[in-house]
Amino acid sequence: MISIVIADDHKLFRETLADVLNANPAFRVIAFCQDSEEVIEIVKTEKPDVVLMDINMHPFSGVIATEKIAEFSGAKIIGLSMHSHPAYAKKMFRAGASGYVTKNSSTEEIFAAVTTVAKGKRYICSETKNMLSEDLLNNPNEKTGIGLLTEREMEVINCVRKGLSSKEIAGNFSISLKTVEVHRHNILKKLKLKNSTSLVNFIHQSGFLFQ
Amino acid sequence: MISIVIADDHKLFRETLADVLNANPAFRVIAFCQDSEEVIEIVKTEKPDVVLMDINMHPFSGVIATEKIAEFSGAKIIGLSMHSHPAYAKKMFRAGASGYVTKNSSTEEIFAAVTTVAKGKRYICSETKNMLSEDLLNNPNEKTGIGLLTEREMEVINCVRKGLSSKEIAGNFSISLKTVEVHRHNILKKLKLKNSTSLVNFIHQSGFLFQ
DNA sequence: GGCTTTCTAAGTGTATTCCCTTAATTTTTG
DNA sequence: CAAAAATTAAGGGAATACACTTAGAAAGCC
Repeated sequence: MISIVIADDHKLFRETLADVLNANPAFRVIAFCQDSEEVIEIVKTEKPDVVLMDINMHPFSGVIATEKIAEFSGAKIIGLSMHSHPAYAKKMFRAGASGYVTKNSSTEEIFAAVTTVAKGKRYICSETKNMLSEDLLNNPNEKTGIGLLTEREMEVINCVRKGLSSKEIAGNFSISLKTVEVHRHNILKKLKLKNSTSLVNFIHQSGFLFQ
Repeated sequence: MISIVIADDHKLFRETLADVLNANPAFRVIAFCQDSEEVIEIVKTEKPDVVLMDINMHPFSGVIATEKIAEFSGAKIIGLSMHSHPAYAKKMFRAGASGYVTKNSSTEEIFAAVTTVAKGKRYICSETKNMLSEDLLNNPNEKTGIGLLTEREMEVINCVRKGLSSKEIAGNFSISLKTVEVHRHNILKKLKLKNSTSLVNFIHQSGFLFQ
């Protein structure tokens, strides 16, 4: 019997997912979490075998929560995301996750992911696998994409989406206005976008909010 | 026995929700739809009693799909959304929906919503009800918010988020550049935002994408 | 019929973004 | 240690966004 904790900010999703998992005698959902602070406490007290971790959570992302849990716990973490892009899976594995499954997967695939990581192996859902091979086939030499963004660039994006001007961002980080302008220019170039509004649109649609 | 169609772009969500609904002998999920074009065809052929309709869908929103279905079918439609803001519920009811439930509701609330609308009554989830009363208590005279946006302003927002410049938007709608600038200025004023990047961030966080 | 809202448009000025080039310093990686 | 990547910074210029004001025409409402 594999004990499971589900962390997702939408009650209906975590409840229905728990019902479906509990219907299978091999699994038992022992707790829910609705935010990223709660999940860390719950893993400490409940010591589950597997954590199903949504990436988009508050107050900090599932990636950060995964990093923190990996420090003190041996629980296997499976990243859950609305998006299939390999860059997100990469970030989750780097943070210490053992599996990655999109919300576009079937219930069977969730079952397979949970049993696989519980055995100590790693798991990637078929949708993300397909995206990986597509990326390789279409853009073998491509030097663009979310995966190429640096830490500083991500911080800048996070300020831009909140409506801060380049001058305000410069003040925030105590760097020159010109430096911020370079960062913004490089971000647009890497993501092949033409201005900041399409950038904010892109990072929301990609589902990868930093912080 | 109430027959139900589920329309949601995330397979895992619609599958788990269907399993939970089917576990209750009063309901039977007869079909799934993964996009807004499909749901219209399915309602035509399957003639369900109730449609659970996600608002965020492609290629057009659940609001548009609701309008189209209401024209030819007597099926009761329940809006499903990640967000509790009353403005979204209002749009759905205006489009012809009979119920509105957030994805933060419990499974019991979905059950109640389905049985209520099947009887010909209307239903609003408790979370949205609370938001309604909070709005009334906090901002009795407030003249801002998404509900105040006009049709044209929403069209402009949709162009802005895609990265179009004011000049390009003017060309799109065959109106003057100056008119577009006025629209953008009025949008920012109504939503109390200071620039277009925070606008794009806001409309994504609010979960109310037009089109 | 008058009132309100919406959509339209123009003027004028300032602030900000975005493009392009060059380059030094630090950090990371092989 | 050498090479590559990341972060920092500057100058100059074109395009765009944003603030604030005024105002006419059309549609809808009491």
